[in-house]
Amino acid sequence: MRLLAIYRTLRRRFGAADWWPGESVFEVCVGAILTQNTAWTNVERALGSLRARGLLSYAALRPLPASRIGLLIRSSGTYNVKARRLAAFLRFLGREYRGSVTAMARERPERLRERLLSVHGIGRETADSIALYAAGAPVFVVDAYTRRIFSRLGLISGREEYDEIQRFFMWELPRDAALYNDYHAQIVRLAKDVCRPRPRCAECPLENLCEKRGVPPSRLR
DNA sequence: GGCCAGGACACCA
DNA sequence: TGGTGTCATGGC
Repeated sequence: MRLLAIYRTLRRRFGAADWWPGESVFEVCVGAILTQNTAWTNVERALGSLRARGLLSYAALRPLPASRIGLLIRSSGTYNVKARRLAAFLRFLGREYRGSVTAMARERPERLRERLLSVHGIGRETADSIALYAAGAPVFVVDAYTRRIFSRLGLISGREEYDEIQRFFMWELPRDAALYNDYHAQIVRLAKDVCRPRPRCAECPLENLCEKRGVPPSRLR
C-alpha cells in the first residue's frame, strides 16, 4: 500500500480532520514552538494560560521579557528554552513582517521555510508546521509519528534525514497543501487513537500491516 | 517512580 | 557527520 492509498484509507476511517488545533494563525505559530517534544495536552494548558491573559497576539506578547513568558508557559515543559525560542520568533516577526503573521503567510513557500529556519529554535519540523498550517504552503510535515508509523509499514527505515523523508512524501504525493495538511492530521490521529497509549491493532484501518510485517510489539507504541 | 511526549541546539570527537 | 546531553512539565 503506497502513500496515497494509505491516506485514502485513513480519511475513510477518520473523516476530514480540519487541522491545526488553533484559533488564529498566530496561535498556530506559538503552538508549533510549544509542542516541540511535548504532549499536546501540555501545550493546550500553556496556550490557555496565554489566552486567559489576552496574550495570544504579537502586540501583546512581543513586549514581554522571555523570563515572564517562561512563567506563563511552564506547563509545556522546557519552558525557559521555549520562552527564548518564542522571543526569537517574535523578534523575527517584528523585524521581517512588522509583526504581521498575515504578511508572513504571503511569503513564497521556499523563501518562508528558509527564513524560518534562520530563527533560533525553529528547526525543520517547526518551520514546516508553521509554513503549512499557518501560511498554507504546500510542504509536508515530518514528525515523530510519521517516522514511527511509516517505518513500521516498511516504507522508510526511520533513520533517514528529515529532508529525505519529506522528499519521499512530496515526490509521491500531488503538490497540494490541503492534502498535506489533512494527511499529517490523519497520521496524528492514527498515532494517538490507535497506536497509543496501548496499541489497538485490531482497530487499525491499515489492516494491521505493521504487525503482519513482523514489527515487534515493543515498537508498536 | 519511571517512561514518554507532534524538537532543537550545543558540544564533542 | 554522527553521537550524546540538556531542557522540564504532566499523563499514565
